[in-house]
Amino acid sequence: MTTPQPRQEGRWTRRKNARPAELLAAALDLFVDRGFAATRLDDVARRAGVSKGTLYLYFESKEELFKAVIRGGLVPAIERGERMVEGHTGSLAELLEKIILGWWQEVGNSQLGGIPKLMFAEAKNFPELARFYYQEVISRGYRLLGRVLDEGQRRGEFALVETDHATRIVLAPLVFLLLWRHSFDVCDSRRIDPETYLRLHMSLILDGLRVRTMVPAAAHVG
Amino acid sequence: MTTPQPRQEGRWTRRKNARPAELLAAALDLFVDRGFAATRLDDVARRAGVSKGTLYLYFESKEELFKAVIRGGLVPAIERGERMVEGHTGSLAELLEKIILGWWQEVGNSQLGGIPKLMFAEAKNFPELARFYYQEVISRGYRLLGRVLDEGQRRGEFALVETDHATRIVLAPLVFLLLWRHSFDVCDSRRIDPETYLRLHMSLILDGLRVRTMVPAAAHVG
Amino acid sequence: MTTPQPRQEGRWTRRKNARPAELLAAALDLFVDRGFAATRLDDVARRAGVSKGTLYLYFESKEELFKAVIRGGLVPAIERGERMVEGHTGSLAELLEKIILGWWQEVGNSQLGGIPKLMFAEAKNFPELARFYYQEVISRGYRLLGRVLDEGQRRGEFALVETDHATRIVLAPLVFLLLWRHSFDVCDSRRIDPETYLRLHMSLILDGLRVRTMVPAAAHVG
Amino acid sequence: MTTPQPRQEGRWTRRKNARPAELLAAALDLFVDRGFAATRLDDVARRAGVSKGTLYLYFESKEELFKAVIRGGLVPAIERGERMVEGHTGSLAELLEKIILGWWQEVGNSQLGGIPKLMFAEAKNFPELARFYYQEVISRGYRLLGRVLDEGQRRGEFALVETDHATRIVLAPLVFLLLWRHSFDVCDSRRIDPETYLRLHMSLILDGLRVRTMVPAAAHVG
DNA sequence: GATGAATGAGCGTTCATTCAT
DNA sequence: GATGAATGAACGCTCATTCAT
Repeated sequence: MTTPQPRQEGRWTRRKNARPAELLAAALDLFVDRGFAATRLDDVARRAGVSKGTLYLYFESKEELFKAVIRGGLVPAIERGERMVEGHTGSLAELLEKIILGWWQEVGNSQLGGIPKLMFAEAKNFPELARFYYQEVISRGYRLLGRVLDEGQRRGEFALVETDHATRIVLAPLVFLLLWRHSFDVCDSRRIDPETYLRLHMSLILDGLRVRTMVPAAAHVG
Repeated sequence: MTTPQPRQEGRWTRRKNARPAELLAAALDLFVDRGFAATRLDDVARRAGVSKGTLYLYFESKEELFKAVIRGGLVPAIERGERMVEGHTGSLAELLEKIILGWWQEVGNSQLGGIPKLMFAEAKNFPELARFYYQEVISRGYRLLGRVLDEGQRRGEFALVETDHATRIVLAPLVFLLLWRHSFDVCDSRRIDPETYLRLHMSLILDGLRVRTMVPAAAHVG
Repeated sequence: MTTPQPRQEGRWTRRKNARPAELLAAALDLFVDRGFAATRLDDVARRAGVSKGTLYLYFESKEELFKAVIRGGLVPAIERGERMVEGHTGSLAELLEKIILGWWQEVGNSQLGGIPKLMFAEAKNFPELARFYYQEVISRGYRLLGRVLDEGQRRGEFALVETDHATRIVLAPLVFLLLWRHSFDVCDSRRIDPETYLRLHMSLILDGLRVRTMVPAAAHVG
Repeated sequence: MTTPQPRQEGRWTRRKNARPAELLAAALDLFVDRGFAATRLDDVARRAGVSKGTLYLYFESKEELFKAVIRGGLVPAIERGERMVEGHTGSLAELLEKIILGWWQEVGNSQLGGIPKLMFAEAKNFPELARFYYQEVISRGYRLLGRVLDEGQRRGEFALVETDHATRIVLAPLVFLLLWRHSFDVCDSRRIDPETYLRLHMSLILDGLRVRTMVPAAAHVG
């Protein structure tokens, strides 16, 4: 205390600034792994290498910590998707594929993939948080996808569909895959292979969307 | 009350016989509203108008209560689906439609529709419950759907697809709809209309599945 | 109710009179096996083949049931011992042996052997019950044994000892054996063989009591 | 308080260091008074002047708290006995006396004396506790005593006896004395005087054990 | 700023006791 | 007399939150 500690002080300062990020990373890990209620702040603190009391220096409560975790999670990924759409040249089917597979690589297959499950699980208990997540992530994702579908219809590449519902149907199997992998996957004897699953989904959905010159073998919609 | 009750059908007896159903109804309400972990047995009891101890006359534990809710709610729905498949005559596309819309009427649009979200949310923290649900509901549901797809392929009505993945893709938008309605639906300015959504899903998926005699207008990504 | 039931009524009456004894037998079994607190009245009732409520027709409370069990258990055995002492002719050492081995046969090795452990365990929590047991069983047992020792000393067969303490020392290994068999016996790799144990006890105690004409090899009490 | 405390030895730190001992003391009091099952952790906490939750900062469970009481109380006494045996020079009869009287001073006559009764009472319902106590206390105590008897026989000071049973007979009156003092002693009009009782026990048992050059006056049951 | 000991409300579960039938 | 459904107080244990240091 009386002697100068040049090295320690340097490290200390760095730690001090890095603290919130470290806490959020630890919290993300545990929230994703166990859910909100089952995550103990003791464990979050231990994983971040601080004491439990320290958490309260940075976050007012467990709920606020949770909110902070969510806020920092998915928005950047959405933004990359938006840039991908804006810069695209080529068929819309190609773009749809790029988006879906890219989303899988960046979000689905990473730590972030646990967040959507978390949000579905807790949305009802944290309405304010749900609203935030809906505005910052969900609605932007749908808007992004909607633009692709709209443009495809405008160009005549896709059949005419009700865009709002179609985007949800396109996304549903992706969301479902995420939820599955963070819930029942361990119980499942016939594990889903994500690559195969996603390719099949794209194949089916593009068949459904694509404009055809000939009617299929059996007419469905009279 | 107006009809005579010849054999000890007093008020007390009627209560006794009605109890389990009352308890299950109260439990379903609260489980769906708050999730498994967050539901207090005290609240379940109070909602059913009994004391907490009474719950334990009928159910061994909270988990058993939950299982009973599943057994009384979703399992019968699955069984009706199985009978529907066995007794069906006609095209498989028709059957698929009947199953999907019937499921929506019976499960999705009722109180029971909250269960799947709950299960996704809690599966990791209650593995015994997840195993139970997987065996009694999920795997049976997929087997049921798989039989329809297999038969469709055998008859040449459907294109050849990998059944295990296809069933999941068929179901994903249904499950997604449920999850949505029990989570972000309240945030959504562009509310999903279930009927429209389901019709679109079926239309797209059947287009994807149906065997075609001519190639579509655009080749599937060179 | 309107028709006469001669056979059933006969059985009923017999049952009715036998009830208290059946309940006490069931309670003894369970109290001895599990102790007072750990015995559930549900189990007592089930073992006796009646409903839980019926217990309360015969006994005011769990404590009263417990007292009734004790009252019926050991007093007759004490009385047999008293008659044995009164009718005895022969050496006092012989009598002491007869009493000890007889007690082992009748009490220690039977169901009743569990009662002393029970009483030691619960005496402090049920002072009134302890007083009852002390007066009806313990003090009579000691008086009985004291008479034997006194007579032995009077006749010059036994060394002069302080009778009150000696009786306790004579009985201690018997009581200890009982307690042991109802507690740690299952943990013990070197099981006590009751016969050997009791013979050794008698041998040692009789050696200690018996009047000697010669001093032992090493003097103990200067 | 009067002496300076150079390094963070504030009141709080002193409390922190003293806590476990305070908790163990409170637990010992209540366990001895009421038994294991009947002791409420709430009461233990209140007696130690802390909240219930605090107990769990120091002890994992009620059983662990109990084990800690044993470890801190009886195990050290056993260890002192073992050192006494190892360091002893002189006759074995002397050693036996020292052990018995020392045990009475340290264990029997203190708060710790209530533990054995408690263990006999609860052994069957808490097998894990019984196993622990048997291994840490009972078997070590018997081994200690067995060594004394064996050595006495080897040296020719004691008669040849079956050691396992003899140790139990030697200890039985000591254990009995403890049980008595914590159960029926309050009912007893002829209170046992521990000193007299123990001296008589030792006298009798040493007479029984000691090798004699002459046969006693009366043959052991003709 | 950081700590971690301490709290206390609350949970799932049990069971002696009651009482309408 | 007999039943067994119902009660409710209590227990062991947990954990988000606080605060003296």
